[in-house]
Amino acid sequence: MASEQSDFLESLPRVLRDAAQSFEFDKGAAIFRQGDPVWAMFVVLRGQVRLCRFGRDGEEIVLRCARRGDLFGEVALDSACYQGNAIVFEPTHLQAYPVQLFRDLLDHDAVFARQWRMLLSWQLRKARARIERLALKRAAERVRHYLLTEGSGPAGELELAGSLKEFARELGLAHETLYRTLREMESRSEIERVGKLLRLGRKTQCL
Amino acid sequence: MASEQSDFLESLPRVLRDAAQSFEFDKGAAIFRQGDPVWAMFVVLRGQVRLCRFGRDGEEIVLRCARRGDLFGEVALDSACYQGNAIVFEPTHLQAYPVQLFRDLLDHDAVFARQWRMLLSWQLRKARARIERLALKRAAERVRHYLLTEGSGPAGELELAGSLKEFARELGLAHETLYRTLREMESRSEIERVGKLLRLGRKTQCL
DNA sequence: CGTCGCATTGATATCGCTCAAATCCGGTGG
DNA sequence: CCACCGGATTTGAGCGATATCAATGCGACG
Repeated sequence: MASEQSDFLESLPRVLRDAAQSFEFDKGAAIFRQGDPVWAMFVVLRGQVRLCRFGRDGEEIVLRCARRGDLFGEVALDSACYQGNAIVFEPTHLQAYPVQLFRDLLDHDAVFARQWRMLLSWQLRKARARIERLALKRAAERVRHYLLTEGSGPAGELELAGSLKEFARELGLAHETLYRTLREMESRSEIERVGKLLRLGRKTQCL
Repeated sequence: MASEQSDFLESLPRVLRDAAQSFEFDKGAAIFRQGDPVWAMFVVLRGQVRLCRFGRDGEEIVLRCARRGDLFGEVALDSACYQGNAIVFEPTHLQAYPVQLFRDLLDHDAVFARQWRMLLSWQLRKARARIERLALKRAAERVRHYLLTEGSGPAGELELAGSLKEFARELGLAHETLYRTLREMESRSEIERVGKLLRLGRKTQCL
């Protein structure tokens, strides 16, 4: 997916690769739940996993959506228990890396430790960008912000990874609102849409 | 402030403490701006610094508010440039730690590196909790979530650090809305207010 | 072919934002 | 000591953007 993350995963030490266990999960399965003891970090090879919490009324609050190439469970590295739920959203193949091995490596392998650090910084930046986005009040502003921060190139080009419904959740909007907003933005030439490709129009302004 | 952070700051290696420079800033000063080359990490000794970005219309989007005991600039450790603006909100005394020294230490001091890692994880968890909060639609839900995640004890007790106006910004609400919401929650016995102290009422439910 | 989930559109309700104004409070200077 | 000022706090009124509910079409898949 993103460069920092794939760089990290491609250069995993051999000892970690060798210790990885492979798993298959069906839709709806819980890889871990809030409060479960931490035993592994995971990398998605195929499928989709939602890191989420559940509100009082049982509504799902998606904190993150891990797809092919994504690592998850990383915030729990130095914790005893997982802080959220990992729910399989479509049939998923993933690899589990024992957490103890991770901890040992981090204490003894300086290069690996450095890469891990950069990964965390990168995720922190992404999380803060999302906070910044959710603080915007208008739906169109959120879309524009997303394209500018997550899109590639000066025109903020972006190939949507999933459905518009998922995109709406990422933006903190009702999916109906996103449909309407995209339509209006397109009619105002603020964006262009070609299938799953989104791009900013001529008005590519700062921030 | 929070335990993980103060733990970290109290156990800073001597070589870092010795290299720290002290600064005083007046309200409105920019400690660094988006795009400035990274030269230091900062710790607030007194005052308040807002980590923010500016929207198209010049409106301030507060990403974080650093007060006494808080570290900031940390996400830029492995970057060439700062990612946002650090604006002094009230007269501030702070200490600057040269970034190169930080980087050297992280590569050679395993204990320090471990503490740094835990600090980043902790901040990542906090950032994601805030995302979760901003994804809630109702103002009262955001307040409740804040008390449950940031407050202490099972009753979610919380001493507000700043003004209600600042609290409103943290929650992504207009301050008027927050005033009204708090009043209604109090009248419904969902919370109790004693000056700057907030506490959940009897209905202390999960999440 | 039937079902399921996504995409889309319409109608309506609602919550939070905006604008406006009054009060309070702490600090500051005369 | 008092007048004044800026900022926080509060409350009111009205509006508007988004959520919600509802219905339909469409494509994938078994």
